[in-house]
Amino acid sequence: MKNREIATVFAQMADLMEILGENPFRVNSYRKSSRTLEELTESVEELAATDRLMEIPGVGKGTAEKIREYLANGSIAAHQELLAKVPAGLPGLLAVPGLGPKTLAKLWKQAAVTTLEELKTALGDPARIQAVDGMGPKKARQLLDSLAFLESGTHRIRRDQAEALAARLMAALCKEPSAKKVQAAGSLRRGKETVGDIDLLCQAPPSAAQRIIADFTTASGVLRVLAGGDTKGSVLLEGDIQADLRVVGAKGFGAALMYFTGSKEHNVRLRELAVKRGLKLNEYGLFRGDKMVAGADEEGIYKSLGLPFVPPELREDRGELAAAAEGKLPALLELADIRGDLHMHTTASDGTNTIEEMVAACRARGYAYLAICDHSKSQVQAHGLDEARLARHVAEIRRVAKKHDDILVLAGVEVDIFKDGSLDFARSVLEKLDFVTASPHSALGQGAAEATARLITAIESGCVHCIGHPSGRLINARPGMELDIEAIAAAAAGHNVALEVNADPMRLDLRDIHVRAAIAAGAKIIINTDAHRTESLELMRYGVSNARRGWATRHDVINTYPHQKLLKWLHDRR
DNA sequence: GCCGTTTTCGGCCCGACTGTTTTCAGTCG
Repeated sequence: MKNREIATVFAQMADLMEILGENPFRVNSYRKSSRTLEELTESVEELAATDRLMEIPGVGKGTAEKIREYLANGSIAAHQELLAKVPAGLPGLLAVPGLGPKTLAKLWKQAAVTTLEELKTALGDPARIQAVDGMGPKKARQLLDSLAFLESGTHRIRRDQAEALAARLMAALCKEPSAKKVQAAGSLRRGKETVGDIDLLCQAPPSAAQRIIADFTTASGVLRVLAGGDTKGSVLLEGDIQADLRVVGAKGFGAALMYFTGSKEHNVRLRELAVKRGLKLNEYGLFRGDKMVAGADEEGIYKSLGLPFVPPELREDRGELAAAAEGKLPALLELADIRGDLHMHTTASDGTNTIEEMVAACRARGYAYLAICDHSKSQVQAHGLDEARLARHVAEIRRVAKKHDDILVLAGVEVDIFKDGSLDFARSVLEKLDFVTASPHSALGQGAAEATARLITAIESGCVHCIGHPSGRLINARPGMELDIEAIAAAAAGHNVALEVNADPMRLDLRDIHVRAAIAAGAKIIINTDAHRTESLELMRYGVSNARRGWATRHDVINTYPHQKLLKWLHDRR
C-alpha cells in the first residue's frame, strides 16, 4: 500500500511550491490530494489497476498521472525538479509556528537561512534579521519562542488528557456570572483521538467579554498569553498545549460554535456551499447580503443550507456533506444503545477488582450482559491464566453468574494471538468458553503483510468471537501494526467474527477510519472498555465517539443487541 | 491542479490578530 508514501510526496510538493511562490490554488490542490490519500483505506495500486484513480475526490488528470508515475518509477519527476530548486532543510522549517512560506522564502533569499540551526543563529543576530523585509525585533522574538516550543517535544495530547485540561479552564470561566454558556469546540468536540489545541466558546454579552478573556488568560495552568483581543484569547498551557477562547453573543452562538468546532475542511466546504446559494457563512452567522439568515444554532445554519444537522464527529470532510445532501447520513450509534461490555479483567489476571465487583459495576451502569476476559498464559507479566487456573476461574465466573438473573455474565478469555496467528490456548480449551476475544500483544513491529495474515489466521481459526485491539497501538506511545483493514474486515465478515473497538483512550483501536472501512466491508464491531478496574467501565463513551467517527450505527455494533440476540449470535457463529 | 443544473474558462472560504507596514502582508484556524 503506497498511499501514505504518495501522500507524503504530494504534501512535500505543496510545501516546496508554496516556498517558491507558485499559484496558491495549485498548492492547495496538492495538499488536498495528499490529505485524501492519507485517509484512503483502499490502496492506490488497486485503484490504478482498475483505472479508478480519478474517482478519488480532488484527483484529476494531472494528479492521477503523477500517482501512476510514482507507482511505475518510485518517484515523480516534478517532485525531483522542485527538490532541486530548494535547499533540503527548508521545507521542514514550515513546522515552526508563525513561520509561513512567504517569510521563509525571504529568510532564505535575504539571510541565507536553510536549516533550523541557521534560523536560530540568524534570529539571534539583529543586524542580519533586520535586513530581511518585514522582519522586526518582535517577530524575531516570536520565532525564537516558537523554536523553543518545537524543541520541547510532542504536541498533540490524548483526548482524555485534553478533556481534563479543558474542564479546568471551563470551571474558571463559569465563575463569571455573565458567562451564560461555556462549551468545548474543536477536535475535542469532534471526538478526535488526539487534540492539538483546546478550543473553548463562551456565550456572554460584549460588555463582559474583556473580563472573561482576562479570567481565561490568568487561569491556573496558563504559562504564557499568546494573544488577547476583544473577543478572542489564546494561551499556552503547562505541557505546551495551546488553548483558544472566543466570547460571543447569543445571536451568533451557533455560527461561532460551528466555526470553532471545524474541522477547517468541513467549514470550507460549508462556505463553498453557502456561496453557491448566494449566501455568506462566517463565524457570526449565515447572511444574505446584510441580512442574517441563521446563526443562533447549528441546526438552523445547516437547514438554511438545505442540510440536516451533521454530528460533530462526522465533520471531517470525509464525504459527510454529500451524504447529508442525499439524506444518507448514518443514524449514528449513541452511548445509550450500548447494552453490555464484553472485555474486562479481574484480579484473576491483572485487574484490580473481583468478578463480583465488576458484575456489580456493570449492573449499576444498567447493562444487560458482560464478559469477563482475563489474559491467557503467555501474558506472564499480567499474571495470565494457564489451562488449570482458567478452568477454576471459569467455574467461579459461572458460580457468580448463577446469583444474578438480571444480568448475563459470560465466561470469556482474552487469548493471545502469536505472531504466526496461532492462539495461546487449544481449540478444546476455547470451546468451553462463552466468549473468546483474541488479541495481539507481542511482535507488534511486524510489517503490514505479516500482521494482516496473522489476524486473518486467528479469524479463520473458528475459535474466536472477536479480535481485540487489532493493531496493538498505544496513542502517542507505540504505532502498532499497520493493517490491511479491507482484507481483515472481509475475513471477519466472512467468518462472522467481530472486530473490537477498544474504548480505552490510550488505544482507540480500531481507529476511526478503520471502523468505517470495516463496516463498509460488512464486518461487525464490538466496543469494549478492556477495563482493569470498575471505574474504567466509564471509558465506554470514548469508544462510542470513536465508532461514531467511523460512521457506525447501532446495527453495526454487536453489544447493542438485546441479550437474546447476543446469545443467538454467540451460538450461530460456532 | 480541480471543477461545472449560472461554467470547459475563470473561479477557487473567511475573518482575527500581529507586526510591520503608514494602509497592509503574513499567518493561523
